[in-house]
Amino acid sequence: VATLRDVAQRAGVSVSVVSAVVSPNRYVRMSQQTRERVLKAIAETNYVPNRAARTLRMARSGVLAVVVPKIGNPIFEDMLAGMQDAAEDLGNQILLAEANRVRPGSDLLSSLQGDGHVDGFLIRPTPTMDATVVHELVPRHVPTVVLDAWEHPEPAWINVDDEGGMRVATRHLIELGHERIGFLGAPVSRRVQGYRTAMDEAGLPIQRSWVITPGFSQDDGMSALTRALTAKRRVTAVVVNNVLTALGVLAAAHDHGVTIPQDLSVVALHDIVLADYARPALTCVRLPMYELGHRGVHALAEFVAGRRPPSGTIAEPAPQIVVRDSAAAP
Amino acid sequence: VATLRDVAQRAGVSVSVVSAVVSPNRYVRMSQQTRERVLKAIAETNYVPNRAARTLRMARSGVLAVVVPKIGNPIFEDMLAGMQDAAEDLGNQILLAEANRVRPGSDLLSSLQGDGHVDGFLIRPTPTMDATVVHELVPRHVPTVVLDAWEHPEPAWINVDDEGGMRVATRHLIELGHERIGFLGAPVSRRVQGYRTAMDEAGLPIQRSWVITPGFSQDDGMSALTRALTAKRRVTAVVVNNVLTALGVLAAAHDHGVTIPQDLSVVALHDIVLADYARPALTCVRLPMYELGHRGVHALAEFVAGRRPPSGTIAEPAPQIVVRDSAAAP
DNA sequence: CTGAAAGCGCTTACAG
DNA sequence: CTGAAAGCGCTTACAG
Repeated sequence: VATLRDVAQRAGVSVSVVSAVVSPNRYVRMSQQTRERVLKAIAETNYVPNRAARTLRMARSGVLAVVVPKIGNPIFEDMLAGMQDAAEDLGNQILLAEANRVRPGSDLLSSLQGDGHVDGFLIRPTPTMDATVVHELVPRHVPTVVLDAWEHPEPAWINVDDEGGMRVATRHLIELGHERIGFLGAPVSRRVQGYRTAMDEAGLPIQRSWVITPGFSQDDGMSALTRALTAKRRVTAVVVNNVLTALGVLAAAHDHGVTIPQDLSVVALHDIVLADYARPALTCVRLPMYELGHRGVHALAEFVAGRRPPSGTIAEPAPQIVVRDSAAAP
Repeated sequence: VATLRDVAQRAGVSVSVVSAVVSPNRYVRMSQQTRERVLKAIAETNYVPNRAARTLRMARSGVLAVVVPKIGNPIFEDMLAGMQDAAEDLGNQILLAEANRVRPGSDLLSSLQGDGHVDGFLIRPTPTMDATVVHELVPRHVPTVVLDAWEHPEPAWINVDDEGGMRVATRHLIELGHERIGFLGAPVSRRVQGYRTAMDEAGLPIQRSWVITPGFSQDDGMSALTRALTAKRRVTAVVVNNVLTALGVLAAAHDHGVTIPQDLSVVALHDIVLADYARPALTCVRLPMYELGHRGVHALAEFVAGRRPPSGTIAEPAPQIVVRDSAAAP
């Protein structure tokens, strides 16, 4: 493979000139003629800068580690797309890892951050992970941005407005005429809060038994539904924390002879393609996940560059209801 | 950060000794005492080898690029897990990329393979991609292994037995008593062949109109179903190329008042969690996708090491029917 | 404006 | 068994 030296020789210039030509963020004055000669030599030799050498010299790799709970989770699809697009714009690359492979003390974690292979971490935590991995990273001054986390005494964080999302979901049901509305899903406090706020605003009381909190998986949706339907004051609608749980709810409803939306209206948080293929198709609240990923990468890049990125919740676009068939008037 | 030199000084030995201790695949004789001193110094200094330096020196990065059509596609979930596990065993790392971001001439592709950032490529092609990207890689002698490809004049390939899978799917329906069985989905030749073989073996004729080939997405499943049900000699069952298409079929059936499995039995290729949450739950054929990913990484590692990995179709475990509720006796 | 040289942190013959 | 030294391919002061 061709090296800088080869190109320089061929172009009849010194390596510094070639380096200046191929380094994106370096402005060096040189004659137009010289630059063209170099460009020509680069094309002829098929030269590509050796990244390892550059990384070694500059102590920066251009690789950003992204840690998510589960790579295949459709909820992250848009977020990952936003990250990829942003990384591409910035000339960075994304190294994708699953949280369960990034345990404290794991090879991946220590090797990644210890050896300069990645410049920083973009972490979408899981409940089991933020307390461990994130807190291991922070004191070591590894640039880290936490996404959509439940708590954030962290260096930098960017959130999606899931409180607002739940509020929108609940309000949609209220506008449809529902009064006994339940909350189904993991009790992420911001999300429960959004539900409560919407109920309060409408002057609707909440029964204790209406807040049903199984977990995040689809299995949980199944068993949770039974409880919702046998509560003292039976709910006529539920907002579901997570669209995957909602898929489980649909299956459970089918198995128990509960017809949606006639017997029970359902609105889920997060909009994914699959919601459209469920029957009934799921009414969802769309959160700006693409923007979350996009802004996350930009924030991390700021951090890596030595600046202090602003933390915050994404206001634009606001959570938006996507009306399909799983919610109707009571 | 501590360097090899720091550790050597602290342990009172030369850098070569420390290097020998931290290099996994190098056996050097040294006194037990020396080794322990080095280990102690490593622990005290929190030393981690600098990967960029090692990569530069050894001209090998330990990073394997994996290219898939869509990262979020649940069909690849097991495959990616197999890759991660294998990579972890081998001390390699996976750089995951989507096919549509690895266009010919793209930064990603050329930079990845030109600059030694990755040691090789593991590609699960899409119909639009194998003809371009793969053929760009091969002549450049970049170690490349192609997974589950439809055609493979490639350097090394590993397939899953999808022909056998479709045969198993079709046979299941035949054993249930079906005689008019259709094929629904993209006309991947090996898969159509599996269907034909099973029908032939049972002495069942195939009508031309029974082989319905829309495409890979769920949308296509929708429109395809209509055709299947209005064919001259109406089918009583279909094998579906792809479980995602089958999800579309389920939705379409629901919308058209077709009851599954009473009016139409469905068996899909590939088993994913979602199949269990559909209603009716989808009967599927499970293919060894985990093994595909696992063997793929091992083959690529062989290639990188200068050996010639054997190509072939994975025989163990064989495609296996996972019986759920979408297929019944006619 | 251009060139010669140091040095990033490793691995690996090679000499002792 | 252990140490001194070259060199992987870059970037970047520094001198001309």
